[in-house]
Amino acid sequence: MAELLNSTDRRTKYCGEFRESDIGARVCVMGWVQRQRDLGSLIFIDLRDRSGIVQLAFDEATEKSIFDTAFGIRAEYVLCAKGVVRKRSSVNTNIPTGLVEIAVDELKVLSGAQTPPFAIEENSDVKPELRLKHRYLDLRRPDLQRNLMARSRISGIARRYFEEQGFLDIETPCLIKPTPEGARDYLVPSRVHPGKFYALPQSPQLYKQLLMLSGFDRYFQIARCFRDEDLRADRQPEFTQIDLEMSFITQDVIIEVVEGFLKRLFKEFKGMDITLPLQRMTYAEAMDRFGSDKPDLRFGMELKDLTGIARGCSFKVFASAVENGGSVRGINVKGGGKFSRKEIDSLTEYVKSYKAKGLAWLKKNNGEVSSSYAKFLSPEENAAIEAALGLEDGDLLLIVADRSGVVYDSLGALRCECARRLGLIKKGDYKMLWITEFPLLEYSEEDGRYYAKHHPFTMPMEEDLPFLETEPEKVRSIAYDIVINGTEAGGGSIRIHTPDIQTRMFHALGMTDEESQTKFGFLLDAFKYGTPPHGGLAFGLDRLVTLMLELDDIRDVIAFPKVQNASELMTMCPALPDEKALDELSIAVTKTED
RNA sequence: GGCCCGGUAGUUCAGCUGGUUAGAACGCCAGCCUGUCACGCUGGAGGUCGUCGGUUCGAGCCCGUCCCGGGUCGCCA
Repeated sequence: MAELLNSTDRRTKYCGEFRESDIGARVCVMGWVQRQRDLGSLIFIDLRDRSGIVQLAFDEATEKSIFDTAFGIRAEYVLCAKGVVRKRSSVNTNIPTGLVEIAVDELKVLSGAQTPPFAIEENSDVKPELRLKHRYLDLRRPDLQRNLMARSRISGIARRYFEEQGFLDIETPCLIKPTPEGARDYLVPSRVHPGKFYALPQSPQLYKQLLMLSGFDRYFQIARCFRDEDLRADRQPEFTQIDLEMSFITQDVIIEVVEGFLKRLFKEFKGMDITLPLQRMTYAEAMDRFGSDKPDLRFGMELKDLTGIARGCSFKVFASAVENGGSVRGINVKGGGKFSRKEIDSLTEYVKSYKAKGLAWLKKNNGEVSSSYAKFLSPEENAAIEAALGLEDGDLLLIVADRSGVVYDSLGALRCECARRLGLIKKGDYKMLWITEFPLLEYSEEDGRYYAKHHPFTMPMEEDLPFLETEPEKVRSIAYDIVINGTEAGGGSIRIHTPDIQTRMFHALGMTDEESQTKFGFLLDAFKYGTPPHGGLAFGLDRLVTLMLELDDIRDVIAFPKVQNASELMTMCPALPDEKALDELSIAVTKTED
């Protein structure tokens, strides 16, 4: 059935490109059969490629053998068809090619096809596991085709912009030294080094810093990165960063360059003009006002501190939270007064997943006030809370009293959840800002030591440097995140470029000189040979594309994504290698899944 | 690792309080049809109810186990 193409079989245009101006032209098209409609002595075939659909027509004027071939054609057959473009006798206004059709006079079936396990069409409502098992079919769907074409355009815009700005595209290795800090590495064994492993990079971090040291003062790379951590709707174990680094600069320069990229991206991709400079907000302010270091500014409901009112008040839950060093904060959900008791209960359940022990609430609807806590407080205390939160009719006040970390986490998440429930998030709305002055370190109760919040090469703010040994938790860093609609789209920092500060940083992380020499000796050595001040940033390309397309699932912008347990359903990887391969790598498997 | 949701025809789903032969729509197959475009009409095929075990006279339904998928918390320098 299938015949090879010959030299005259050259595609004239993509299917979706035919217009009235093509009428009369003799053309050749290639593509997949979307649908065959057999009306008896008249057959129509919708032929599809990544540009769209064009209708092929077969009628009484069609040679019998061709008509018979068309009769047997089924969905997803691959065709080469030649014929003359003509006006349709009845038009289809739903598709761009709907005014014309191709009267076919030559037809080759290049490939037959089994009936696919699910329909190849936009918005097909099919279980994710089935889609992913047959990802090559899923990728034929117009929405995924558009997503991947958009991704290609976006990475192209990035490439052109950074090249114009004098950045050099330099590749860094994928087989690198395992890193002791941070996310879990994927390890790679090697035949020639029994018992030793490479790691796949979590980011090109150290190499790009070394490139600065070598004098490539503007570097960028669209780099694949790997983290062996659990997945989320916005997180894959392998992902792509638009990674950049610059020398002889300050934070302001990096922010300016990156803002230029965002302006270009929104203009070229969305036709939107964004106003520069973007808003900047310190980490401390973001936490205080939004309970999050990636606040979504598309809606209000800012956190208000009620700790002062709650201190020593007659409601034990509030008072004891303050006594124990925690805080009491609340948000005002405008229009939340209409929430039912059941809905409020589900919000209570929601904050419990963030470790909050409960949710105090008060709602006012048509002058009628009901509350879970008001009866325990004096009229003055109630009035103070209502004034602090600006209570008006129709509002719902939600208050959490707990350790401050819990208060921030739960209220920060709650304001987003309420915004979703109230439909406050408008399509096409983009609110972006910089978050600056992140804490340098984070204390882990579990491990009894400090960890770098960003990474161990982040420069502390100069005025905080004296506290690095005495009050490490107070030290802020020259680190910055670009936040778009509540998503961390990218982040970066000015790096440490002197061995003495780097050594002090390693000490703060609880590393001995010996340890830091073993782990990062090459970096400390390198710094001794003349290092320019430098810093950079990395965008999550997958997240950026997801944001630009206003999608929810990062997998919709990745051709071959992995599922929640980090396996890939099409090829069923990871998989156990055969004995011979393991033996050659000197690896003995001590535990398997099955 | 914790919590929550889901798994019934190729697909999306319905399936009552546990009760005879598990249904619908779309898809598929066959026939008819000259302007369809989600073509229409007629007929047909298609099921280990995720797995294993338990309770019961009787299980798609109840209980337990495991597997698979999704969301989320932890985790993600």
